[in-house]
Amino acid sequence: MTSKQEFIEKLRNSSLRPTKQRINICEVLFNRDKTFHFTINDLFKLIKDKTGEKVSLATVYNTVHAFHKKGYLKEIPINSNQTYFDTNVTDHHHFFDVKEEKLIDLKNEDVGPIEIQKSIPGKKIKSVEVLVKLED
Amino acid sequence: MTSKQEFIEKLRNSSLRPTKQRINICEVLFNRDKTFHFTINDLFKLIKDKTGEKVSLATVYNTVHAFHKKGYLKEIPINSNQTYFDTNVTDHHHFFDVKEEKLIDLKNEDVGPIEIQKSIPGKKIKSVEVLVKLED
DNA sequence: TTCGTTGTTTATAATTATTCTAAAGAAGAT
DNA sequence: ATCTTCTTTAGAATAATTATAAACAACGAA
Ligand SMILES: [Mn+2]
Ligand SMILES: [Mn+2]
Ligand SMILES: [Zn+2]
Ligand SMILES: [Zn+2]
Repeated sequence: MTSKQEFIEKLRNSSLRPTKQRINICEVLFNRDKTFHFTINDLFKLIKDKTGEKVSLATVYNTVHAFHKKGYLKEIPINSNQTYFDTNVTDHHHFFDVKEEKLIDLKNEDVGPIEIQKSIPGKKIKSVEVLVKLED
Repeated sequence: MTSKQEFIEKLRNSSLRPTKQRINICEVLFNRDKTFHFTINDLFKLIKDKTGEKVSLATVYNTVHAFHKKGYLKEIPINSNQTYFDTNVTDHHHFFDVKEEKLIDLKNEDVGPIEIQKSIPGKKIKSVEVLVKLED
Protein backbone atom coordinates (compact mmCIF):
# COMPACT_ATOMS: atom_id res chain seq x y z
CA MET A 1 0.00 0.00 0.00
CA THR A 2 1.33 3.36 -1.07
CA SER A 3 -0.61 5.25 1.56
CA LYS A 4 1.44 3.84 4.40
CA GLN A 5 4.42 5.83 3.22
CA GLU A 6 2.33 8.98 3.29
CA PHE A 7 1.27 8.20 6.82
CA ILE A 8 4.86 7.74 7.89
CA GLU A 9 5.77 11.02 6.27
CA LYS A 10 2.94 12.82 8.04
CA LEU A 11 4.00 11.30 11.33
CA ARG A 12 7.65 12.23 10.84
CA ASN A 13 6.70 15.75 9.86
CA SER A 14 4.80 15.93 13.14
CA SER A 15 7.87 14.74 15.07
CA LEU A 16 6.22 11.42 15.80
CA ARG A 17 7.75 8.02 15.31
CA PRO A 18 5.72 5.76 13.08
CA THR A 19 4.33 3.17 15.44
CA LYS A 20 1.73 0.52 14.78
CA GLN A 21 -0.82 2.49 16.77
CA ARG A 22 -0.20 5.73 14.94
CA ILE A 23 -0.37 4.04 11.56
CA ASN A 24 -3.74 2.67 12.54
CA ILE A 25 -4.89 6.13 13.50
CA CYS A 26 -3.71 7.44 10.15
CA GLU A 27 -5.51 4.64 8.39
CA VAL A 28 -8.80 5.81 9.83
CA LEU A 29 -8.08 9.49 9.48
CA PHE A 30 -6.51 9.78 6.07
CA ASN A 31 -7.39 6.70 4.05
CA ARG A 32 -10.58 8.24 2.68
CA ASP A 33 -12.02 9.92 -0.34
CA LYS A 34 -14.11 12.53 1.37
CA THR A 35 -13.40 14.87 4.23
CA PHE A 36 -13.92 13.41 7.66
CA HIS A 37 -15.44 15.30 10.57
CA PHE A 38 -15.02 13.62 13.90
CA THR A 39 -14.71 13.80 17.65
CA ILE A 40 -11.98 11.97 19.53
CA ASN A 41 -14.57 9.48 20.63
CA ASP A 42 -15.77 8.83 17.08
CA LEU A 43 -12.19 8.21 16.06
CA PHE A 44 -11.45 6.00 19.03
CA LYS A 45 -14.35 3.69 18.19
CA LEU A 46 -13.65 3.68 14.46
CA ILE A 47 -10.08 2.57 15.03
CA LYS A 48 -11.29 -0.54 16.77
CA ASP A 49 -13.97 -1.16 14.16
CA LYS A 50 -11.84 -0.62 11.08
CA THR A 51 -8.48 -2.02 12.12
CA GLY A 52 -9.57 -4.55 14.70
CA GLU A 53 -6.88 -3.26 17.04
CA LYS A 54 -7.38 -1.12 20.08
CA VAL A 55 -5.38 2.02 20.54
CA SER A 56 -5.50 3.70 23.92
CA LEU A 57 -7.48 6.88 24.29
CA ALA A 58 -4.37 8.74 25.46
CA THR A 59 -2.56 7.86 22.24
CA VAL A 60 -5.52 8.99 20.16
CA TYR A 61 -5.57 12.34 21.94
CA ASN A 62 -1.82 12.78 21.66
CA THR A 63 -1.69 11.93 17.99
CA VAL A 64 -4.66 14.07 17.05
CA HIS A 65 -3.16 17.03 18.87
CA ALA A 66 0.18 16.58 17.16
CA PHE A 67 -1.51 16.47 13.75
CA HIS A 68 -3.60 19.47 14.66
CA LYS A 69 -0.55 21.43 15.73
CA LYS A 70 1.24 20.50 12.51
CA GLY A 71 -1.77 21.49 10.43
CA TYR A 72 -2.86 18.04 9.26
CA LEU A 73 -6.14 18.45 11.14
CA LYS A 74 -8.40 21.42 11.63
CA GLU A 75 -10.43 22.13 14.73
CA ILE A 76 -13.99 23.26 14.05
CA PRO A 77 -15.43 25.85 16.40
CA ILE A 78 -18.78 24.59 17.66
CA ASN A 79 -20.26 24.57 21.09
CA SER A 80 -20.59 20.95 21.84
CA ASN A 81 -19.52 18.83 24.75
CA GLN A 82 -16.84 17.37 22.50
CA THR A 83 -14.31 18.98 20.21
CA TYR A 84 -14.75 18.42 16.49
CA PHE A 85 -11.89 17.95 14.08
CA ASP A 86 -11.74 17.89 10.32
CA THR A 87 -9.35 16.21 7.90
CA ASN A 88 -10.07 18.96 5.39
CA VAL A 89 -7.52 21.56 6.39
CA THR A 90 -8.20 23.95 3.55
CA ASP A 91 -10.04 27.17 4.33
CA HIS A 92 -13.68 26.27 4.30
CA HIS A 93 -16.90 26.75 6.17
CA HIS A 94 -19.51 24.46 7.68
CA PHE A 95 -23.09 23.57 8.13
CA PHE A 96 -23.82 22.11 11.52
CA ASP A 97 -26.93 19.99 11.74
CA VAL A 98 -27.87 20.64 15.33
CA LYS A 99 -30.22 17.69 15.61
CA GLU A 100 -27.94 15.11 14.04
CA GLU A 101 -24.81 16.74 15.49
CA LYS A 102 -23.17 16.41 12.10
CA LEU A 103 -20.87 18.75 10.26
CA ILE A 104 -21.15 19.27 6.52
CA ASP A 105 -18.57 21.07 4.41
CA LEU A 106 -19.41 24.25 2.62
CA LYS A 107 -17.25 25.09 -0.33
CA ASN A 108 -15.86 28.58 -0.35
CA GLU A 109 -17.90 29.30 -3.45
CA ASP A 110 -21.05 28.32 -1.51
CA VAL A 111 -20.40 31.22 0.84
CA GLY A 112 -18.55 33.77 -1.20
CA PRO A 113 -15.62 35.91 -0.15
CA ILE A 114 -15.81 37.48 3.26
CA GLU A 115 -14.16 40.82 3.73
CA ILE A 116 -13.61 41.95 7.25
CA GLN A 117 -13.79 45.76 7.31
CA LYS A 118 -12.71 46.23 10.88
CA SER A 119 -9.25 45.79 12.28
CA ILE A 120 -7.77 45.74 15.76
CA PRO A 121 -4.44 47.52 16.22
CA GLY A 122 -1.58 45.12 16.82
CA LYS A 123 -3.61 42.10 15.81
CA LYS A 124 -3.87 40.28 12.54
CA ILE A 125 -6.44 37.90 11.22
CA LYS A 126 -5.59 34.25 11.68
CA SER A 127 -8.76 32.69 10.30
CA VAL A 128 -12.26 33.52 9.18
CA GLU A 129 -14.80 30.79 9.65
CA VAL A 130 -18.52 30.67 9.00
CA LEU A 131 -20.73 28.30 10.89
CA VAL A 132 -24.25 27.82 9.59
CA LYS A 133 -26.53 26.05 11.99
CA LEU A 134 -29.29 23.94 10.48
CA GLU A 135 -32.61 22.96 11.96
CA ASP A 136 -35.52 20.94 10.62
CA MET B 1 -34.54 52.05 39.84
CA THR B 2 -36.41 51.45 36.63
CA SER B 3 -34.14 48.64 35.49
CA LYS B 4 -35.28 46.33 38.26
CA GLN B 5 -38.70 46.15 36.65
CA GLU B 6 -37.10 45.13 33.37
CA PHE B 7 -35.18 42.42 35.15
CA ILE B 8 -38.35 41.11 36.72
CA GLU B 9 -40.02 41.11 33.34
CA LYS B 10 -37.14 39.20 31.75
CA LEU B 11 -37.25 36.69 34.58
CA ARG B 12 -41.00 36.24 34.32
CA ASN B 13 -40.77 35.81 30.56
CA SER B 14 -38.23 33.08 31.22
CA SER B 15 -40.60 31.36 33.66
CA LEU B 16 -38.40 32.28 36.58
CA ARG B 17 -39.54 33.87 39.81
CA PRO B 18 -37.76 37.10 40.60
CA THR B 19 -35.54 36.21 43.52
CA LYS B 20 -32.81 38.28 45.12
CA GLN B 21 -30.18 36.06 43.55
CA ARG B 22 -31.61 36.33 40.08
CA ILE B 23 -32.00 40.08 40.32
CA ASN B 24 -28.31 40.24 41.20
CA ILE B 25 -27.46 38.16 38.19
CA CYS B 26 -29.54 40.47 36.01
CA GLU B 27 -27.80 43.47 37.50
CA VAL B 28 -24.45 42.17 36.30
CA LEU B 29 -25.73 40.89 32.99
CA PHE B 30 -28.03 43.62 31.79
CA ASN B 31 -27.22 46.81 33.65
CA ARG B 32 -24.62 47.91 31.09
CA ASP B 33 -24.10 50.17 28.15
CA LYS B 34 -22.05 47.86 25.99
CA THR B 35 -22.45 44.26 25.05
CA PHE B 36 -21.00 41.81 27.55
CA HIS B 37 -19.15 38.64 26.58
CA PHE B 38 -18.61 36.25 29.42
CA THR B 39 -18.13 32.76 30.70
CA ILE B 40 -20.09 31.39 33.64
CA ASN B 41 -17.01 31.79 35.75
CA ASP B 42 -16.55 35.43 34.76
CA LEU B 43 -20.13 36.08 35.71
CA PHE B 44 -19.90 34.18 38.96
CA LYS B 45 -16.97 36.29 40.11
CA LEU B 46 -18.46 39.56 38.90
CA ILE B 47 -21.63 38.98 40.87
CA LYS B 48 -19.66 38.83 44.07
CA ASP B 49 -17.56 41.85 43.10
CA LYS B 50 -20.37 44.08 41.92
CA THR B 51 -23.20 43.20 44.28
CA GLY B 52 -21.23 42.07 47.31
CA GLU B 53 -23.49 39.04 47.58
CA LYS B 54 -22.62 35.51 46.66
CA VAL B 55 -24.87 33.52 44.40
CA SER B 56 -24.26 29.82 44.11
CA LEU B 57 -22.70 28.48 40.95
CA ALA B 58 -25.70 26.23 40.37
CA THR B 59 -28.03 29.22 40.34
CA VAL B 60 -25.79 31.07 37.93
CA TYR B 61 -25.80 28.11 35.55
CA ASN B 62 -29.54 27.64 35.83
CA THR B 63 -30.37 31.27 35.27
CA VAL B 64 -28.00 31.70 32.36
CA HIS B 65 -29.45 28.64 30.68
CA ALA B 66 -33.00 29.87 31.16
CA PHE B 67 -32.09 33.25 29.64
CA HIS B 68 -30.28 31.53 26.81
CA LYS B 69 -33.27 29.33 26.09
CA LYS B 70 -35.56 32.34 26.10
CA GLY B 71 -33.24 34.27 23.82
CA TYR B 72 -31.98 36.87 26.27
CA LEU B 73 -28.48 35.49 25.90
CA LYS B 74 -26.59 34.19 22.91
CA GLU B 75 -24.05 31.40 22.98
CA ILE B 76 -20.91 32.09 20.96
CA PRO B 77 -19.38 29.12 19.16
CA ILE B 78 -15.70 28.96 20.07
CA ASN B 79 -13.54 26.05 21.04
CA SER B 80 -12.52 26.87 24.52
CA ASN B 81 -12.61 24.99 27.77
CA GLN B 82 -15.48 27.24 28.81
CA THR B 83 -18.66 28.28 27.04
CA TYR B 84 -18.97 31.93 26.08
CA PHE B 85 -22.20 33.88 26.23
CA ASP B 86 -23.14 37.29 24.92
CA THR B 87 -25.75 39.80 26.04
CA ASN B 88 -25.98 41.08 22.48
CA VAL B 89 -28.58 38.75 21.03
CA THR B 90 -28.87 40.45 17.67
CA ASP B 91 -27.35 38.71 14.65
CA HIS B 92 -23.71 39.64 14.68
CA HIS B 93 -20.25 38.22 14.29
CA HIS B 94 -17.09 38.13 16.37
CA PHE B 95 -13.41 38.59 16.59
CA PHE B 96 -11.78 36.21 19.03
CA ASP B 97 -8.45 37.30 20.37
CA VAL B 98 -6.88 33.91 20.91
CA LYS B 99 -4.11 35.18 23.18
CA GLU B 100 -6.31 37.31 25.43
CA GLU B 101 -9.25 34.91 25.16
CA LYS B 102 -11.50 37.88 24.54
CA LEU B 103 -14.45 38.30 22.21
CA ILE B 104 -15.05 41.52 20.30
CA ASP B 105 -18.25 42.33 18.44
CA LEU B 106 -18.22 42.81 14.72
CA LYS B 107 -21.04 44.84 13.31
CA ASN B 108 -22.87 43.27 10.42
CA GLU B 109 -21.62 46.06 8.19
CA ASP B 110 -18.04 45.12 9.15
CA VAL B 111 -18.57 41.75 7.53
CA GLY B 112 -21.12 42.33 4.82
CA PRO B 113 -24.02 40.12 3.86
CA ILE B 114 -23.35 36.43 3.68
CA GLU B 115 -25.33 34.45 1.18
CA ILE B 116 -25.29 30.71 1.59
CA GLN B 117 -25.64 29.16 -1.87
CA LYS B 118 -26.01 25.59 -0.76
CA SER B 119 -29.01 24.01 0.88
CA ILE B 120 -29.71 20.69 2.52
CA PRO B 121 -33.08 19.09 1.77
CA GLY B 122 -35.40 19.13 4.77
CA LYS B 123 -33.23 21.54 6.69
CA LYS B 124 -33.40 25.26 7.09
CA ILE B 125 -30.87 27.78 8.23
CA LYS B 126 -31.10 28.69 11.87
CA SER B 127 -28.10 30.99 12.13
CA VAL B 128 -25.05 32.17 10.22
CA GLU B 129 -22.11 33.20 12.33
CA VAL B 130 -18.64 34.33 11.43
CA LEU B 131 -15.77 33.86 13.82
CA VAL B 132 -12.58 35.74 13.04
CA LYS B 133 -9.62 34.58 15.06
CA LEU B 134 -6.98 37.18 15.84
CA GLU B 135 -3.30 36.69 16.59
CA ASP B 136 -0.48 39.12 17.29
C1' DT C 1 -52.36 37.27 57.35
C1' DT C 2 -51.84 32.40 57.16
C1' DC C 3 -51.24 28.16 54.95
C1' DG C 4 -50.41 25.01 51.40
C1' DT C 5 -48.26 24.57 47.08
C1' DT C 6 -44.87 25.10 44.02
C1' DG C 7 -40.59 26.90 42.70
C1' DT C 8 -35.69 28.11 44.33
C1' DT C 9 -31.12 28.00 46.45
C1' DT C 10 -27.31 25.72 47.83
C1' DA C 11 -23.74 22.49 49.14
C1' DT C 12 -22.29 18.65 47.49
C1' DA C 13 -22.02 14.66 44.57
C1' DA C 14 -22.00 12.84 39.88
C1' DT C 15 -20.71 13.09 35.20
C1' DT C 16 -17.71 13.56 31.45
C1' DA C 17 -14.21 15.39 28.23
C1' DT C 18 -9.63 16.09 28.48
C1' DT C 19 -4.93 16.01 30.40
C1' DC C 20 -1.39 14.07 33.32
C1' DT C 21 1.61 10.41 35.26
C1' DA C 22 4.71 6.92 35.54
C1' DA C 23 5.93 2.31 34.51
C1' DA C 24 6.66 -1.07 30.84
C1' DG C 25 7.67 -1.47 26.06
C1' DA C 26 9.34 -0.20 21.27
C1' DA C 27 12.13 2.51 17.95
C1' DG C 28 16.39 4.48 16.45
C1' DA C 29 21.31 5.25 16.65
C1' DT C 30 25.89 3.41 17.21
C1' DA D 1 23.57 -6.03 20.85
C1' DT D 2 23.27 -2.02 23.62
C1' DC D 3 21.96 2.42 24.99
C1' DT D 4 19.13 6.27 24.65
C1' DT D 5 15.02 8.38 23.66
C1' DC D 6 10.38 8.17 22.60
C1' DT D 7 5.86 5.80 23.06
C1' DT D 8 1.96 3.32 24.91
C1' DT D 9 -1.10 2.52 28.36
C1' DA D 10 -3.99 2.15 32.51
C1' DG D 11 -5.30 4.73 35.67
C1' DA D 12 -5.41 9.04 38.28
C1' DA D 13 -6.16 14.02 38.16
C1' DT D 14 -8.50 18.10 36.51
C1' DA D 15 -12.18 20.99 35.47
C1' DA D 16 -16.59 22.39 33.32
C1' DT D 17 -21.05 21.25 33.70
C1' DT D 18 -25.18 18.88 35.43
C1' DA D 19 -27.84 16.41 38.89
C1' DT D 20 -29.57 15.74 43.71
C1' DA D 21 -32.09 16.62 47.56
C1' DA D 22 -32.83 19.14 51.77
C1' DA D 23 -33.72 23.75 53.62
C1' DC D 24 -35.92 27.88 52.17
C1' DA D 25 -38.73 31.53 49.69
C1' DA D 26 -42.40 33.22 46.55
C1' DC D 27 -47.15 32.94 45.42
C1' DG D 28 -51.98 32.66 45.65
C1' DA D 29 -56.14 31.13 47.84
C1' DA D 30 -58.68 31.24 51.84
MN1 LIG E 1 -6.07 21.16 20.00
MN1 LIG F 1 -26.97 26.43 26.80
ZN1 LIG G 1 -14.92 20.47 6.97
ZN1 LIG H 1 -21.13 39.73 20.69
